[in-house]
Amino acid sequence: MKLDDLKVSCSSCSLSELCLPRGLSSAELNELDNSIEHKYKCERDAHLFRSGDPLRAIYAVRSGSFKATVLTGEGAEQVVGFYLPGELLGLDGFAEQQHTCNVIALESASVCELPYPDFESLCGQFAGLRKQLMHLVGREISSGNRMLLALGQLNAEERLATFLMSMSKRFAERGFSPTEFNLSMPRHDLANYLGIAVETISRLFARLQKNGLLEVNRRNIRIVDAQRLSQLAHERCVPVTGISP
Amino acid sequence: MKLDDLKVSCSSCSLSELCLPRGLSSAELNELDNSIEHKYKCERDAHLFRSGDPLRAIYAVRSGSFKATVLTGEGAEQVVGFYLPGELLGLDGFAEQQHTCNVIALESASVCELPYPDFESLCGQFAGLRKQLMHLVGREISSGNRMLLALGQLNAEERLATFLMSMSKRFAERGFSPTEFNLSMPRHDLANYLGIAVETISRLFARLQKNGLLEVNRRNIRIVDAQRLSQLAHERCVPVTGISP
DNA sequence: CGGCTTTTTGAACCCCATCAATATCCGTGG
DNA sequence: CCACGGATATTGATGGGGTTCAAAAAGCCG
Repeated sequence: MKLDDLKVSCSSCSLSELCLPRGLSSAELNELDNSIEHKYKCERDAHLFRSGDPLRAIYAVRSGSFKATVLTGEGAEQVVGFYLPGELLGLDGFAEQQHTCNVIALESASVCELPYPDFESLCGQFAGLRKQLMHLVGREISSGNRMLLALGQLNAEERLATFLMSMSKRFAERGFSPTEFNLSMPRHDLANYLGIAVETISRLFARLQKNGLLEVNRRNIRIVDAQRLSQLAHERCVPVTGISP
Repeated sequence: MKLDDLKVSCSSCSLSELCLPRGLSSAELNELDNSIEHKYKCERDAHLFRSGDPLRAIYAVRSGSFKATVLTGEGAEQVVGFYLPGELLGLDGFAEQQHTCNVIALESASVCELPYPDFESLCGQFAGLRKQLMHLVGREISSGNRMLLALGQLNAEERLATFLMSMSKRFAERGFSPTEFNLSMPRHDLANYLGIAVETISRLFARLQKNGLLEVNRRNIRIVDAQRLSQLAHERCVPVTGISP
């Protein structure tokens, strides 16, 4: 669904410090604003794009959340990422000018659309935009590598802890509580993403709750003992506390 | 070791169709050549860069091969990729201007070095270079996603088959035989990359050989039955044109 | 309510890791 | 050249973490 009436403005967007506009001059920002003409809204389970679709635009999540999946030849699905407001969708399409994964809304969500030709030309003009693009591209690559590390080196419990700490951090970056949040994905997608069976996820949540690290109520998560959770996740640094100075 | 005497020239490089120079005009190629002043040589087991190092340059593999690894807090190593001639190293560093993985030579190898500031400025000047960079960046992201798919959905045998088919294709792109090649990595690194124990890798090679799919002699691999290997790897059949059911 | 999806809980099994030992390769120097 | 020693690879035996199968419980919503 196209919502032309809902004009988007990067200059006044609360996500600009996470998204493409970060660090842009006001001149650059204006040009970017001129190119982002559309805002798309997706209902739950709707595809933003599919593997094989031509790369027509890149998208920034504005509200809601998405999952990205790839399929085996037999149609088995693998979730390869979750995307929150301010994060970019479609970078995988740079390889062959067509998407290689499916992006699906986990809940009602909306995105800002930046047509690829505009994007390409803006990147030629503005060093600041290039820099921020490279920043976000590097994050995509690095986070993929961290996921490979988790799948290869961590057991099921450690993977779940790592995931929760990472979500906590991402929620905090967006101004939400790092200690209590609602996951937007069903157990099924979470399990698939972490390479664990749904039943195991349930058992792990139960165990972490019994041991006093979490309080879990369906998709609502409250981190009770961030320190121990962080240890489980094999992190070195002190976890977020949720207490503001 | 810096080898200033060995002047590199993209214009005359046999890898140019795989590497950054692909699709560049001769003017662009000249500028690129001017920036790539150094060629580094790495002996086996030498680090090209380490996680945490500042992003000083990006590198293109010229000869030999590399592995990229990330480490857990405890120092456990996860191999996240192997790199062949013509492939780019260092893209992960775009995120925070410093590398997030370790890159280590698997054998005597050499790379072309493109200092990051030069790279940045060339990207501003030349649309062709930007396009090819985006192409290679997209490949990095897509190949990471394919790896997640393999780790999440395939069993040990299928993962190994997938890996071998992928290597076969990459060797073919570089003008080598797709059916017989030498792996440059020890079983240890291969096993780690695929998330499988070394012993299992050995047993799988033995089984694939017994079943007539492969001939294996240590690191030398001969693909005897590419069709069945490809089926094991769950690869989609080549799209058939002009046939409607 | 009633039919659906989502989540939880229980029990048995299996793929693959782990431990242990042997075999083979390769570089080095006598 | 060949013997030696460490790295690399193969092979065998055993066990466990997590999957799979089965079913009930809990939420959601018309």
